[in-house]
Amino acid sequence: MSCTRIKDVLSAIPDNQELAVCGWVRTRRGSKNVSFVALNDGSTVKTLQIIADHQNFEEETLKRITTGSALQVQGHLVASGGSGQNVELVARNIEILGDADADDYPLQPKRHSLEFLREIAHLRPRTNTFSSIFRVRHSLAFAIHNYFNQRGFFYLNTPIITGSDAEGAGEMFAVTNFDLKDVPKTEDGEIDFKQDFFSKATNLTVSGQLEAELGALALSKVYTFGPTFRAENSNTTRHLAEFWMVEPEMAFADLEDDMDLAEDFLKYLMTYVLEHNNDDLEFLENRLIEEEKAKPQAERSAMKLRDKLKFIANESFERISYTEAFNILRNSKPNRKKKFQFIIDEWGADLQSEHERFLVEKHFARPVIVFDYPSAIKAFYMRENEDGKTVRAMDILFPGIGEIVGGSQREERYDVLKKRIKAFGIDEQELWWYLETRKFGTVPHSGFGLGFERLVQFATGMQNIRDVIPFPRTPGNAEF
RNA sequence: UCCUCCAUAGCUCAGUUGGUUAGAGCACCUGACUGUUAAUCAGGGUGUCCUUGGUUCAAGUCCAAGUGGAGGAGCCA
Repeated sequence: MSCTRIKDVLSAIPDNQELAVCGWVRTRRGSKNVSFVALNDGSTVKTLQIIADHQNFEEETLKRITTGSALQVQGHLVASGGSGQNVELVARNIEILGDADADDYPLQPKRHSLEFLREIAHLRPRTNTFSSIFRVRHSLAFAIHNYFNQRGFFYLNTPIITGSDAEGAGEMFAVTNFDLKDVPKTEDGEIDFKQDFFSKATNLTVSGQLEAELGALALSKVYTFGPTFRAENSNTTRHLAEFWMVEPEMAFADLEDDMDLAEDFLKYLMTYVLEHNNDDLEFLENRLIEEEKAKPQAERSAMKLRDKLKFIANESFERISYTEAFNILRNSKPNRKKKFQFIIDEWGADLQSEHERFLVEKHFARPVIVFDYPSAIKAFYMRENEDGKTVRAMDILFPGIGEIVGGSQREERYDVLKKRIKAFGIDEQELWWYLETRKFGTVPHSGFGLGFERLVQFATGMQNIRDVIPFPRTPGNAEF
């Protein structure tokens, strides 16, 4: 079955040439003499118009061309006789590959709510909105590999099943092949993990970072790009139980290098989708404009989607220390007027969503990198500063999304790291391998984690993270 | 996990201070018409008003619990 991609057909010069296309019917218009079929194969958001002269086709065939049905159409490509498209395919032969009963097929040529489409996640890729999102998602994934490959980073696959409980990034999903109705117990009644598949308790990974560090301390520059799991009972527009994370790690690099990399990386990704997915972004942009028409003026976005992406690509990010951010927030109007739910008062408190939003959306009106956080609110592996109270951590805050990147310079000094592990109450036996990299040829190194779905959210303008991954996993939901 | 809001036709939604037979657009069916653009025009209503219990002469409407969904918070990417 050889079909020309509709994306290629639409950009071809019409010369009455014979060709075949395959796809799914979006709509059929017309009646007695001629039918107009809008066919889409997912290669582009646009549809190809098929002309079916009723003289040439059985009524039975025409009746089966319904919204959602799958066709192979052979015909010749001509300049369109109507306005609205440049080319159209005059059908010579139409084969119905798969019927879609009009009474049962849930997708209509009309606007559906995103909530409804979430309930039919097996069919939603057939909508313009979701096919656009998934094409943009693909482009971003491809661009990530491209970016790192061009800069000498090696793609490292870190384990999805992990035996260490020390990553400290949240609740984990247990991995076991025990018969859950009859779990082996030790003499004192505890679960006997010695009898489990890996002879120890294992979980799904919450981060590939610690292993990525091992890779960087041999290959100099590596990155991971894989699924990550959190068993948190989070019900928000920006959390998933299963999500994808990108984690570059560089040896011989300090926090400055880390921030430079992250900023350059994000700019590259925005530029890449602007260049490669213009049709999809245009569609999503118009979709957002339509959606926002229902909102009051004050709640509408200041910038159109593509302008927002261009802004990220072209404007430098603001870089401020936690202490500077703290001072700005403490002296800010909403803080003095007690408009914040959490009043900024004492140095050392973690920044809340409302504070991050104030910095990014109101005060600087651009992405903000906050660095040198109080050590008490950050992870054990982050490098301690000379002041003894802050660590070399950095978060990149994006408008509408919040934290899109979290990174740090890693603590490379064996004694300091050991002290911090102890202070965090972690069993150092569990991290013996991690500690050994600091014992043998340790070097300064840095890295960060980028939430892939949050990136896709930003690039597509989608507000709910469940709409930028094909099959979302959230508390109480693992259908499809 | 906490707070708030929502649940009416296949979909999107309206339904007044509780009051007779439950409403619209789209989809669908029938017909007309047409190089149409989510085609148009005429006709056709397809329903466990989320579930259970309660208040009342009377509940889609009020109350309680449950279920499902959404938004915000926390956790974080």
